[in-house]
Amino acid sequence: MRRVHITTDLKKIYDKLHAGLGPQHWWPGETPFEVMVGAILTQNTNWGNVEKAIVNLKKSGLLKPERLFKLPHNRLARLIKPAGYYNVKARRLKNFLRFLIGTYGGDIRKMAGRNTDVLRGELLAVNGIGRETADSILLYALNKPVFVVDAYTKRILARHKISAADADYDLVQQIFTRNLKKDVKLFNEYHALIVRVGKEFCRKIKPRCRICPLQKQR
DNA sequence: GACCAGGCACATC
DNA sequence: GATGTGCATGGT
Repeated sequence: MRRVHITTDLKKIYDKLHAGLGPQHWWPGETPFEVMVGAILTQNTNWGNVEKAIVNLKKSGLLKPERLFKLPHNRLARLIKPAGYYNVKARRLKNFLRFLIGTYGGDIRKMAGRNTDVLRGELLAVNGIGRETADSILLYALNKPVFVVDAYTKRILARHKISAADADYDLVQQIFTRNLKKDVKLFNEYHALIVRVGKEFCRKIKPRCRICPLQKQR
């Protein structure tokens, strides 16, 4: 498929989603730091469960880099328990905090000032932060124009025959970034809409749904 | 009771 | 490089 068609298709999908569902106001989090924590906690986990964990951290007044980092593993694990994988995630949070504090003194504005590609490499070097988590942090916490890919995104492109079903993360990401304007607002909204529609329609109503903007109607 | 959710690292081949 | 597995909760 030629580039111009992909661009057109991607725009069509976006317009349809946006017209049907409206702006999603992502990421649901009050501060960039909260977004970062949420990005790690939501790995393979329902967002509702993550919210419970974040509420626990907030109520304890621990949603700050230094305080969270100082917390003993068992206490941290107990607080984030609702988010599942709590031992793994406690370790991953600590790894991230060690990086944030060690490299940027816990200063997120300082972190945001770093070159995006360099920063992405630094994040990926943290054990427990993979591509989706790194890109979520870059886009939703730091407002960098990075497209976030997830399982839904792959399914959508596959369904529209834009990419193969088993296309890997980097390829899918490139399809978006090379065919759309590198725009933070657009990337933000697009990924959020994909998640929203994936949740609400893709599984429940199948195989054909007239509301579902993901069904290619030609 | 099965299945799923906004992944990731690690072991093994 | 590809494939399989552990990690765990709470909602449907």
